Amino acid sequence: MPAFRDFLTRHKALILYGVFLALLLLLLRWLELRLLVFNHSTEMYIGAIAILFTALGIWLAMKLTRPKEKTIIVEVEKEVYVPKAEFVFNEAEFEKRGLSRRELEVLELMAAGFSNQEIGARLFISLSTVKTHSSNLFEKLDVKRRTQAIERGKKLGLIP
Amino acid sequence: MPAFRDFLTRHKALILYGVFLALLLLLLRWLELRLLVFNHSTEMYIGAIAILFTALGIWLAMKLTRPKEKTIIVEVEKEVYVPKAEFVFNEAEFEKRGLSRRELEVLELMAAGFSNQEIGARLFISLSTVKTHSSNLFEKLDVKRRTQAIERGKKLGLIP
DNA sequence: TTTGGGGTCATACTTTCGGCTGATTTTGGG
DNA sequence: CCCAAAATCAGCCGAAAGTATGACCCCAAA
Repeated sequence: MPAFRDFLTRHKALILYGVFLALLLLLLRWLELRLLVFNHSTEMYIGAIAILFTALGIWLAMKLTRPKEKTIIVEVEKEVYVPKAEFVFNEAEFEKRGLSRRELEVLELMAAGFSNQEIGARLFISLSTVKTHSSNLFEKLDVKRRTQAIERGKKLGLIP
Repeated sequence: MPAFRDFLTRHKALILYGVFLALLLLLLRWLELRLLVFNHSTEMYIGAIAILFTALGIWLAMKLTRPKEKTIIVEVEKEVYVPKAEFVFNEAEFEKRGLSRRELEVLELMAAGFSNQEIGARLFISLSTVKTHSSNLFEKLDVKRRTQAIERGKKLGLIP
């Protein structure tokens, strides 16, 4: 029973079309028995039927074929300027300045925007130690503050 | 002449339908003169016409109804690598962040390694004012300290 | 064994920075 | 002329950064 109802729902349009056609044929048979139609204009009659069923066909097409939505994806390129990722560590300057590995690490994190406390946490050392390395770093780079150290470090190719 | 051609192209389906109908009517008139059709099965004949024109209607519907088009615009970021030496000021980001000219000036001098006092001297303003601009700058760049501001500023293309 | 380099840590102190509050003046657009 | 935004300035205070001093540890080379 549910299967039959499902069938009805699905093919509603087709069933309606069949019923309509059957009714029309019955009407036609009735008129034929009356002998009214064929005494006048056959072309007009046929033409009316043709147009009527064309309209039916159009209606049927609308029902059967869901108009597919065509999705057009337009990609618009937005240019984003990115500095070249070609950082080449300047080993020569590193040697020349006599920086230690630890000092370079501190400089890198400094440039990344971390506070001394945060640097300590990341390198698993105390704030005291960060300050010591920092102080030594400034001396070797001949600067007075971290912003200068960062600027000098980038210029010398020690940090990206 | 071009307008007529345009008309033909646009209403191609409708014109075809009209021609087809006219031809059918002519055929029917010819058969009527032969008195062949009405001696057999009228219902079969009418039924055939009905189905034929239904098919025509369906075809017409397919032609007349254009499938809806939905346009989606997708912005694709295209990374353009520029040599490091070619700093391109990111005007868009500047506008977006709502920085003021003065704030940008302070950021530039910050990145160059100057202290607030020194920045004040260079811009002919007081230490107080530098601090104010600095504070506003941090807010707009969503950072907590100058090293972060510098880092963010470089990333966003606000400073070289 | 001694020496030098690098790393770690603490403490005390000074300087600079950053947040907050409030006020006034200047500038540019409607 | 009016108004909002930008710029300027001051004062106070705690946080963070920077300086100076000293101590201890480890390791390799002389």
